[in-house]
Parts: sequence; structure tokens; C-alpha cells
Amino acid sequence: MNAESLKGHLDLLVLAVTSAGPIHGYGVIERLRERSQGSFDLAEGTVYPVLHRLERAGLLEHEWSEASGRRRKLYRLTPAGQARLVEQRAGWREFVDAVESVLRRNPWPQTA
Amino acid sequence: MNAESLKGHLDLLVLAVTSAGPIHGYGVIERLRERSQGSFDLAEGTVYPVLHRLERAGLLEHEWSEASGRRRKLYRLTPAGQARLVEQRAGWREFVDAVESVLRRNPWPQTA
DNA sequence: GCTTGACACCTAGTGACGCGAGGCCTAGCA
DNA sequence: TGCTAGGCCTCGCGTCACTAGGTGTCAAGC
Repeated sequence: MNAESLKGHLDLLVLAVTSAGPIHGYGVIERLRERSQGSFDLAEGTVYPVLHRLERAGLLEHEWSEASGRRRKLYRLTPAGQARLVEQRAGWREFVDAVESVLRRNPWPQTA
Repeated sequence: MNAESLKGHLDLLVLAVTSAGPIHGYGVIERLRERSQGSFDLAEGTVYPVLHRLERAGLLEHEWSEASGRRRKLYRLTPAGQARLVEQRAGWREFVDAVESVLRRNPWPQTA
């Protein structure tokens, strides 16, 4: 998977995963890896800053939980976050359609 | 359209557009705008550096043409560029599938 | 007891790259 | 004369994924 291909789409993924219910950072990583069949194997240094950014933007909120000595920061979508997720999904659709329609008209490299 | 969403996918688009036959930088911009129904309205400062980078990488080559006092730099895919295009297409497919499968399992924000 | 690895959090710095802003030139039209 | 469209270019900025490094708990194996 291309190094840069995620740029601008990570927020969508994190918001989507969060929309299924409260989840902590490490869990986000696991869930993305599972659901993408291993295509998205994100570093912690990738995911945590995203969560912080989304929270600063008011799209997520968190509460701490403690289970068997393990503290977890459980994130949940705010109403603003849900709205943003809807926008992001629409943007994703538009983006995919745009790329596909460019690819469609230039089907495959002509062997000269 | 998201500001960053193109990152990592621009090469694919430019290679695809170039695969249809020799084309100059300005033409790449126009063709992408047309074929994406206006979704991709790229700045020259976006496209020219990409063309230069792709050429440095051996994926494109150019020749100058002169028509009615207008000089154009016509780019063409090299064999390596064609191979790269095939790879990039596959990568794009994988990327879309991965994102979609994340989105599929988290259908829409639950109105809690 | 000690080490290793999974679980769980964090941040500073780097590098890639799309894009805005600017500059240069010709042709055509008002 | 000035403006717009066509054509080329580069520099600098900001964003953001990622690397590398740090802290701590707990369970399993030696």
C-alpha cells in the first residue's frame, strides 16, 4: 500500500470505526487491520495524533476506563463527529467516482 | 473535495491520462478536469512538478512540439511507466476495497 | 526473579507532496 | 493598450502520515 495514499482519508476511517461504538486507540488500530484484511496496519504514532486532532476539533470525546489494571481512553463520536462522518463519506464517494471516471476513459496502457 | 485526498493518487491519475497518448502539461489539467466532471481542477503548480518527478523516475519522457508559436512539451509513457500504471491501478483497487470494507461494517452513524 | 511480548498510552521530528503565489512568454481580441 | 487564454516554470508553505523513541501494566516462559 502506497505510503501517501491514506492522506486525507484517515479521518474518515477513524470516524467510521468510532461510529460503531466507544473504542480506544489501540482498538482502532486492531479494528482497522481486521476490517481491511491487513491492508491498514497503522502505527500508534499515526493513530493517536489523529484521535487528538479529531477531539480538539470537537468530533470525538473521551472518557477513561480501567479494566484489570489497564487504563483505556474510550472515544465516542460527538454529534458534530457524526455529521462530519456523513460529509466525509459523501466526499469519499465523490473522490472515488472522480478517479474511476478518469481511469475508465484510459482503460489500460496501450502497448504502443 | 478534501485538500489532502489526492495525496498519493496523483501519479496514478497523471499516468492514466498520459497512457491515452502524448499530452502536454496544460492538457493534463484540462483532461483531468473534464473526465472528473470538474472534481479535479488542479493548479499548474501541482501538475508540472508531478510530470517532472515522473520523468526523473523514468516513467515519462517528453519531446517538444511547436504549433503556431506555442511550444508544448509532449509527454509520453515509457515502458516502465506503463508497468507502473498497472501497479498503481492494482494498488488503487486494493486501497478502495480496504476503505470500503471498513465503511461497510460501520454503515452509518447510529443516532444513539 | 527476570525477560519478553502484548496491551495501552504519549510526543517530537522528519519527509513527502499538493498547492498557492509568483514569474516568463506568445497569440488573439476588444 | 490591456486583458484573457494558452503554455511553461519554481519557491515556499502547511498538512499530515510515519519513524523513533519514551512510559507503564500484565501474563507467560525460562
